[in-house]
This record gives sequence, C-alpha cells and structure tokens, in this order.
Amino acid sequence: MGVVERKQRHKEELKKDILTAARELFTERGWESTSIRNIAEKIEYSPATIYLYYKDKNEIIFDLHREGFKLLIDYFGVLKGVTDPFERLKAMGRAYIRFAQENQDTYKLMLVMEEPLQHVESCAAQDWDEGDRAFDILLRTVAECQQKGYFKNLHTANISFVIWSTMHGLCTLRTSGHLGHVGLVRNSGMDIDLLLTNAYEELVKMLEQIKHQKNITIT
Amino acid sequence: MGVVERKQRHKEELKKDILTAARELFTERGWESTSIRNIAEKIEYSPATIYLYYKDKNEIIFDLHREGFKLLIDYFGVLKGVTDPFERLKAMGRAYIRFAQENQDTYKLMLVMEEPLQHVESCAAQDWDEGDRAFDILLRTVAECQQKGYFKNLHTANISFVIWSTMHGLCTLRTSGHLGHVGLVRNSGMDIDLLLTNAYEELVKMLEQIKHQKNITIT
DNA sequence: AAACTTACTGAACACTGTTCAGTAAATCAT
DNA sequence: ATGATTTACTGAACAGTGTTCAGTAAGTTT
Repeated sequence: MGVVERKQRHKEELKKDILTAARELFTERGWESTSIRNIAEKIEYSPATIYLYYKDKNEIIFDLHREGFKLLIDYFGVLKGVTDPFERLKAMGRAYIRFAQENQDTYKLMLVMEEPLQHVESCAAQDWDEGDRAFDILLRTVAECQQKGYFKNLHTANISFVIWSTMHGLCTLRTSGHLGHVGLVRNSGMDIDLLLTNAYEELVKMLEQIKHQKNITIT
Repeated sequence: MGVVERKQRHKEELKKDILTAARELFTERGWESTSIRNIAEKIEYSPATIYLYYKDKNEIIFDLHREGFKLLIDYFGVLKGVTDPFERLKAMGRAYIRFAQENQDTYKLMLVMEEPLQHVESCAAQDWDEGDRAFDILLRTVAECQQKGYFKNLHTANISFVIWSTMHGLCTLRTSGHLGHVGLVRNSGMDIDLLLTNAYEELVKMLEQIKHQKNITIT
C-alpha cells in the first residue's frame, strides 16, 4: 500500500516546511519576533497544526540549533587543507569569528540561549551530538599541537575550554553590544569588528608565546 | 512649603519601592518570570502606576543592571589588599567567577541581555559608567603588570579584552549549561564548578608563562 | 465654592505559547 | 455501498505578556 507511505512522506514534508518557515522568519527577524502564529501564517496552516509536528517551541528551536552546529562544522571545512596544527588552530579561530558574525542570531541560539538545551533535558534520549562534534574538532587540534610539542605542560581539555571560552566571550560581547559600549571603545571611535580582530590577534600572540615553552631562556 | 518637598520625597520612595520589588522578584524567580503585573501586585499598585515612574521595562532592568555593576565592584573590594599586580589580576579572576556564580541572573542582566543597553541607546544622555568603571579596574591592573615588566610586548587594551572575554566566556558557558552538556564533561561526571576552576587555573598558568616574555630565546 | 493639578486606576489593545473540543475528509470493515 | 473508525486539521479559548489612555477621586490654589 503506497498510500500510507505517501501520507508519511507528506507528513515529513510538512514538518520540513515548518522548520523552513521558522528558519526564514528567524534569520530575517530574529527569534524574539518569530512566533508560532507567524510560522503558521507563513505555511498557511493553523497555529494548532504546528503542535501536531512539534511538541514545543523549544523543539523547533532545537532543530535550528542542530542545523547551526552543522553550519559551523561547514565553516571549519577550510581547516582540511591546513596541515600544521597550530596554523589550523589559528584558522579555526578566524572561522569561528566569521561564523559568529555572519550568523549572529544562529550563534545566540546555539550557545547563548538556554531553551534548546532545555529540550535536550526534557527528551532525555538523545544527546548534544552536534555540539560535541564541533568541540571535538578543537580538542583534537589542541591535542595534535601537543603531539608536536606545543603547549607541553598544559592539560588538553582545559586549554581547549579556555580557548573556546575566549572565542565565545569575544563573539558574544561583540554581538550583544557590550564591547561597543565600553568607554574606551566608544571614545576611540574604533570599528568594533577591527577591535575584535585585534583582540583575536593578541590571543594568537599569547598562544604563540606559550607554544614553545619547552626550553626557554629568559635573559 | 514643605508639602511639595514631602510629596517629592514620597514619589522618590515609591520609585525605590518599585525597584526593590523588581529586584526581589527578579532574584528569587529570575527575570523571565517577573512581569510588570507581578511588580505592581507586590507594591500593591496598579500596573499602570509603574509607567508613571519608569518609562519602560527596560528602564527598570537598566537600574538593576547598574546595581549589578556596583555589586561587582564590591566583589573587587578584596583586591585592595593585594599589592603585586599579577596576584591582583589572579584574585580579580577568582572574584569575577565568584560573582558570576553567586549572582547568575544579575550577571546575565549585566553582560548577556541586550535590553539594558537598548535603554542606554534610547536615552542618549547618560552613558555606561558602571560598566566602564569595572573594566577600568581590569585595564589598570594589566597596565600595572606591564609597568612591572610583565606582558611587555602586548597591547594593554587588547590583553584586557582577551582576559575579560575568557572570563566572560567561561562564566556564561557554565551558567547557560552549555559547558555541562559537552560529552567530555557529562561522561566524566565531573563537577561543573570544579571544571570551571580548573579551566581558570589553566588560564593563570598560561598567563604566568607569558608574564616574563621580555627577551626570550627559543632553543 | 469653583477651578485646577496631581496621583492613580480599570479596561482595553495587540500580542504571546499552548490546549482541546469539534469537524470534515479519507480509509477501513462489514 | 454503508456504517465505523482513523487521520489531519482548525476555531476558539485560556492565561499570560508589555503598554496606553480615558476617566476618577483627592488635594491644592484661587
């Protein structure tokens, strides 16, 4: 009976339509001003219908959140060509900043908002695979750096967390507007993106100095 | 005529009452579930009355946001006794983490939410003084470190931004729950606060290694 | 006593996420 | 073919949100 299958396919398509509508409204107007009613209007169904395909607004948000991590991993695609692990780490930082700037609302969804994780907690079954995969890329790169002799006396996971936090901090402080409201920045009239790049370059400098702490001679 | 003055005083008191009610509801239930109607109910006035004292919900949030920064500066009070600038920097990091952990919602209000800054933008008059003051403390500490010969070849403002970002990143990733959802952390069953402390210690280690990079010779 | 000012409120507006009884159509069983 | 059942969907409602505004009652001034 192909009928059942066709119906099943139709159901799956509608679910995708909901997600597409949500994604489109979300990217052009931000999450704050994307309501269930907006999504329903866009797909030309009643708001109640959405609840037949998604149990929650959080479940929709979680699906977009997963897509976001897939996109981030796409951004990390440029790293494939970089053989030196430290150069790869640097390129990863640049890709991360670029991703956070080009997908500000998605970034917020992925790593600032608590709702998507709330959904993970409510459906205890599946875990946070997408996020893990992205973090693993960092973790492996740092580990490879250490295999090459860099960051010798440091703990792999801990430096990874520190590096991630720094990047996350820079990106969120920039996007939220807090960096731009610091007097020093506002008075200098400096471009905020330039400031972000400068701060990142400073981080790279710092990491470069730690890199070779095998045998240093201080004079 | 003392009558006008008494009335003026009464008005100011009511404004304070509103803020107190907002602060209390906020600290015990979080901002998400603190509505204008809740605040009104607590002070036993009509919701509309609040709009005679505050133009916005954002204006209330902004006042609490300012209080938060004053509290943070209070946390930095312990630094007065620390003479060595690098030790002071370390103590500052610990105080920052402690503040962010003990005042999670206030921290979010201060450095994650965009609403309070939106209010600064709408009332173009006053600036973000409280935030600036807190950042200045960091800036001056870093500058003092450099006067002592540490972080010699690095840019003062840039390292300050990097350090702040790292601390902010660590605190927000912890509080939002994202750190706890990383597979590595979840599987290890490690206490999340311990992880945060470990990561912070790693950062200190890293800074310690950069500290003396006046003239290094890599062999 | 009348006019005016001040402080406050009830009710509404336009939203929000979510639920649920009810409906119309398609499918199944007899 | 007809009746029973399942499926897909919806209108209307619930309880909430921030915000506005006409209207009221009390206090002050003339």
